[in-house]
Amino acid sequence: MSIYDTLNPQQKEAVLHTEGPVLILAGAGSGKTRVLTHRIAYLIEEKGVNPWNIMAITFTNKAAGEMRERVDKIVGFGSESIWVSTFHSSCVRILRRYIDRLGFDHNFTIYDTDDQKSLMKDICKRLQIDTKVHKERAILSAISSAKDELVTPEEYELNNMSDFSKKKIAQAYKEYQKELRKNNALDFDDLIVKTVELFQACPDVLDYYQERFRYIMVDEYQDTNTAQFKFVSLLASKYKNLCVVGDDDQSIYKFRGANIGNILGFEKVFSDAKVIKLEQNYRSTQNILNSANEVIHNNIGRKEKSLWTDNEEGSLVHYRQFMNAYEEAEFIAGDISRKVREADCQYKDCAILYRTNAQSRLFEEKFLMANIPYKLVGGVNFYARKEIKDLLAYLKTVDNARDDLAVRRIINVPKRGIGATTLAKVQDYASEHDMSFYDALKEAENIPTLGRAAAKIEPFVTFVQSLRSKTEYFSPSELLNDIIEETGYVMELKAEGTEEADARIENIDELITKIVSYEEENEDPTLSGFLEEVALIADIDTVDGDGNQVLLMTLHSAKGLEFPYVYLAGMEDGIFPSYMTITADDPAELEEERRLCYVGITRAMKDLTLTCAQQRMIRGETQYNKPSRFIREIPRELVDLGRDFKEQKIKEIPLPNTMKQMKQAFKQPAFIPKQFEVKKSAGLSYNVGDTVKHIKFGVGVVKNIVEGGRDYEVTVDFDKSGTKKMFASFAKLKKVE
DNA sequence: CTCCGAATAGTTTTT
DNA sequence: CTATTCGGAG
Repeated sequence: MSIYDTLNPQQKEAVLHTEGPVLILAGAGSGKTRVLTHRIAYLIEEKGVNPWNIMAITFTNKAAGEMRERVDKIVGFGSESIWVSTFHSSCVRILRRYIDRLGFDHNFTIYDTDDQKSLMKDICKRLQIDTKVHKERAILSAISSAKDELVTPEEYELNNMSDFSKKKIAQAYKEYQKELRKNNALDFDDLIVKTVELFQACPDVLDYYQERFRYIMVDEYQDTNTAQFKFVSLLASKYKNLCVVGDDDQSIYKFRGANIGNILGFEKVFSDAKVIKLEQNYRSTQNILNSANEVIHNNIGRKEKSLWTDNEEGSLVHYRQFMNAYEEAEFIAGDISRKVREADCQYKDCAILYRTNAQSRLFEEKFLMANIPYKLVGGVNFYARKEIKDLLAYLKTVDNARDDLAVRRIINVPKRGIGATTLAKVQDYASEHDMSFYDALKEAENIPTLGRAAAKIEPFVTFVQSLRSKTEYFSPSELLNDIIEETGYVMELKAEGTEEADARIENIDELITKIVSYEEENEDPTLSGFLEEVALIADIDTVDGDGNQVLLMTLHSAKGLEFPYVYLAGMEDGIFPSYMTITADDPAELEEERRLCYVGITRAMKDLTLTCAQQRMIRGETQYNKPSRFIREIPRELVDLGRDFKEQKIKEIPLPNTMKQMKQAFKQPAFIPKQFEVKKSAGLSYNVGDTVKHIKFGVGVVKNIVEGGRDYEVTVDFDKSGTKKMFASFAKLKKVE
């Protein structure tokens, strides 16, 4: 029996169909990674394809790493020469080799969002664009969208001649590209765009890579944008062995330019494409899968498919509503502790998913108090922290002499008495003589307007020059240590002695660890290489399965992952779906949110809990939200509303001290609005099937409980008065034993 | 030039 | 609520 016999018929077909274009529509949890890895193994072992000729593109470095690991396990040897990487790292690798053809240096810098913003700020000042009217962020996102669609500055301008504000953006776009080139830098989007440009401008380079990558596979294909599609189709246009895997129901990156047309129109572009659907889900219980199916069914623009599973029915989907976000977080923390204590699961089996990063704070707080180990994914990127960016800017300055942005960042860190006016004078001189900022610094004594300030610049230049001369025989980590030493960066922080400063020192230590481990993992470690790795790291990449801790992350980050126990928190209209999408007049936006919800639900293997809060602090203001409309889309019979009886059961269990304390601290909300008071204090002490007593109608049996906006609508079949519907807060029903 | 406090604007989602 | 920006004093 071969390893391919363990696959189901559709999976097997996808693995064996190696020649020509293939579109695999893989539902959530249908084993697509398994198909991809087996397909690679099959190509190598059965088809005799050289591993060197195989390319697999994933969405994150983490996914790439896992894929390689799994291929390693089933392929005896040669797996290390397969290209398994993300779009961005693939492109960087190609550009590092050939970007001189486009007039850049090989050691170009990659600009992150912060860098982009400061560059754009400069440009706006220079072009006299009022940032009150055109915000830097908005301009940058317009540019980014243009790049996603492979629209050049010139084309953008031509397309928007009549629109005044877009003409401004066109101007900024042009200038922005010019600045990037001057700084020998590329932004994220450029990595793809420039590679496509390279392929189009240099047929020999394209041909080289076409020959090299005869078999190409793309994961998470539904999230590719136009530029990425172009990149892949150029590469595949010679041998046409392109296999893409995706699920239109999991397309959640439209805001970032993902073009769903890439997946829906694949058969049109590649007319002889083989289409295979994977519809058996191996991940979730029936109840979870059915909930997901029902929710996604409300979307109109989708390829109909029916996901099914052989798995057991499993427990119901839990739904809990709370007064506020504190109680929500408290419940989840308590629920997880209980499960762990009762040995149902380990911390690492649990994940909390939410819509926005800001929601993580409360969970962190509660988890700290409850002594639950957790790992936060996302939020402020490690490499975006000030101290890290400062030190990296030093390294960038050393690495790429033309990166003005990096030089300007560090010229006065630590304080050297060089201020804005001095910088402006140097900049003027640089522009006048058409040289880089740093080159102008080197000639500081020749700049007449500077006066005394020139003396302050000199030591800085000497310092950088000495660092540069060391690159020959110093490793990156030695260089970093040197920088820390010479600038006294850590020393200064130590002197501060605050908690915050200590945290920064810790971060710097972590950076040192990272650079050392980079050197250990790579045969030929270079400064450029390290900076590149750092620039392309995603939050999720740093997550490993080693630690036994609860994972906290956004729904977006959770794509492609699975957990036995999943909590979807903040299920409220206005949070999820977000306020923006509810008020937008484009129903497609709501559909994207629904797909996000689908992604969230299908992350769960065994157990899913949905929670929401009636009031929540957002930006210092209290908001009152209705339960998410997505909740209502799950059939009632699949949901456990877990009233009284279950909640009491939870409370009976002795709580650890920390939990008691935290209960105490958050027991009393500062302010409870009147309309909720009734419901909060009363709760519902009865469930469907219970016998209750009404002050006027007498005794009856509860037939149904329906959740309304701020109250429960209860249907009771009374012995004497017949069936009545009433609101729980007014009816004052009492349970009869 | 630097430091500090006050004012102000802002939040989806990310490679 | 919080991160960033701005303005004025030293």
